[in-house]
Amino acid sequence: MNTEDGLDGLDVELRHLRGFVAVMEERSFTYAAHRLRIGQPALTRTVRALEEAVGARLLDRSTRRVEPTEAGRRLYRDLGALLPRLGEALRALCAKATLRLGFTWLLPAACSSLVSAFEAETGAGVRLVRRDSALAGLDTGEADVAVLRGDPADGSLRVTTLFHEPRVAAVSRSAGGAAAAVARRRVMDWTELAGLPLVVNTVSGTVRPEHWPEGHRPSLACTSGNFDEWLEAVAAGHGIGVAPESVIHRQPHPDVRFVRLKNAPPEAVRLAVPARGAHPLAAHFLKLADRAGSQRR
Amino acid sequence: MNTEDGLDGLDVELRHLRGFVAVMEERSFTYAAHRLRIGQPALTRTVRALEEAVGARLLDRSTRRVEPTEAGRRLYRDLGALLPRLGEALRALCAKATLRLGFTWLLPAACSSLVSAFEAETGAGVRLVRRDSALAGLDTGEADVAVLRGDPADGSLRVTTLFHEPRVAAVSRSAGGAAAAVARRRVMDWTELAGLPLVVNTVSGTVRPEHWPEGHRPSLACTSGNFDEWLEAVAAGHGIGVAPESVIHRQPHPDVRFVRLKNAPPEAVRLAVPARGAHPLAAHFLKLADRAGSQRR
DNA sequence: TAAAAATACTCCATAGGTATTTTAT
DNA sequence: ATAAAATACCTATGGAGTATTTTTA
Repeated sequence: MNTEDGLDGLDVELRHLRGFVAVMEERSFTYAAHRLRIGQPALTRTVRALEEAVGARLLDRSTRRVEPTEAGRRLYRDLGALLPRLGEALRALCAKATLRLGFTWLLPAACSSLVSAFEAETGAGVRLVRRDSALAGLDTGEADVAVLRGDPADGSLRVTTLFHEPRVAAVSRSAGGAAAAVARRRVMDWTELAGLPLVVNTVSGTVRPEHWPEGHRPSLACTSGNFDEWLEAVAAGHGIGVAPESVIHRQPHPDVRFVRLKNAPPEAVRLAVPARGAHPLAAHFLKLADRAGSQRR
Repeated sequence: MNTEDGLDGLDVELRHLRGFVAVMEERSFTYAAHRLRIGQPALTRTVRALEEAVGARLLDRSTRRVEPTEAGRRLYRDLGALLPRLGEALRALCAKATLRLGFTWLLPAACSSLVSAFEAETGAGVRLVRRDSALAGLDTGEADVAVLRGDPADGSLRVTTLFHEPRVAAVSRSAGGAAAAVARRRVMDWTELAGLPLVVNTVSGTVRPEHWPEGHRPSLACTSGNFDEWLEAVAAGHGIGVAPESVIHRQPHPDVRFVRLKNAPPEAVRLAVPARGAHPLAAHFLKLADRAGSQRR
């Protein structure tokens, strides 16, 4: 068990080395400080701290010129080989850093700008993964962050709410029976769905008969396991669907009409990350989302 | 002009890397923290900060086991090659770090313990250099710190006082004339030297006729350029000398008697370093001396 | 005298400590 | 049930900023 890495007692940090290197290359504390985006006094102190830690003068300086001592030249030479390699090792990790953003359907439009802002800020990449499961792959480890609709009701998640979205009903244009009447409406009330046949997406859907008050519920027409099945079931006239309104523009279907729903409880759209063991960039992503969200308000 | 060392945007410091390496090797945050002499929570945060900076999870951890991810293994492998070399480069400087302690004569006994304490604390070496000049080689760059007696009166020095030492008169046992009377005394008053012939060390000495009040001064018998000349001049009976009392034990001479001097102004013994461009360890040396000094009181 | 490094001070960010909670076996 | 990692909260060190002084070519 290697218990020594050779730099134990030394109060040296990369900031010291980077400061020293900058002065060596600029031959000036003022310019080097500028390059490092710190003040000249701070850099003076940093270099002095390095010299004290190392016990040797590295730079001979007057107000007119800065010149390396022999020790300074040696150190610079050594660092010239080491720091770039250290940078490579770290950047290699950054480069392949990828955050997988899970979703089930209807990835909100706001996400694209969020994703590009995140990529710009961190240099990491974002991969969008659709998984037809309640947690959009978060639980299986296929996603690091997930866009979830409705209430996850899973304690092992850290969640932030993006926004709430109104709901619409979806009906087949060629529907028969009670549904046929719905297909002719432009707007209807949430309560009017009572007794009508409902197509339920049991995996990634957010609406079930239980969401209506006892005795005034739609009936369960049929179930589906993902968004596409759900849409086709509605189109085929197996029943009425309920979905967030963005479906109108994102997933139009020639056989399906959408009807605005008044008084429908809005659907929450949330970002979730595992409460534990999350991807290191996940927290960053949530924070960014929160900032963007609060700016809107 | 190399303006990139490859680790610019990264908020990574050696403390992060050292923390990560420790956990990799101990396979435990608790033990690794112990090894680093910090608390476990601090280490947890340090590793997480590294993961966030780098954008990748490095260690998969549960309460029972800590295991590196693929990225963690790669980073550890890379660091295994780099950190030791970095340590070497820095230690190479420390190893040859040497502080030159200048003195003119009668290096105080307290200095030996000070020197060894300093060497133990810093790992640097101390070389003692005697130079027969007023600043004991400080001015010529032959010494980094100097033990000075009396008042340097040189504004370009940073000075700390070690202690004050009583003075004694030195007389040849075979002196003739007025001096012969002195040679028989065990103690005499500072003022009694008025009119007597004085041997003056003009380079590193601290006593001259001017130190007595006008009209009550010793006469200038002869001058010398260093301690040994001064002592031999006294031994030869060329005149009376005045010196700090430690000369009695440190430099006895068969032909010289020492006579205690009452009411003599004590001689200051000081450490001095150049006010500017001092050796990086010099400040440390002075601080140590001050601490040792204040403990005595 | 002008340009640059070195001080003096002030402030705040953050590394680290202690106490506690959570979690996995 | 237990041991270990994670969180919460607090404190204090020291890194950095602004203003000023000192120095040398």
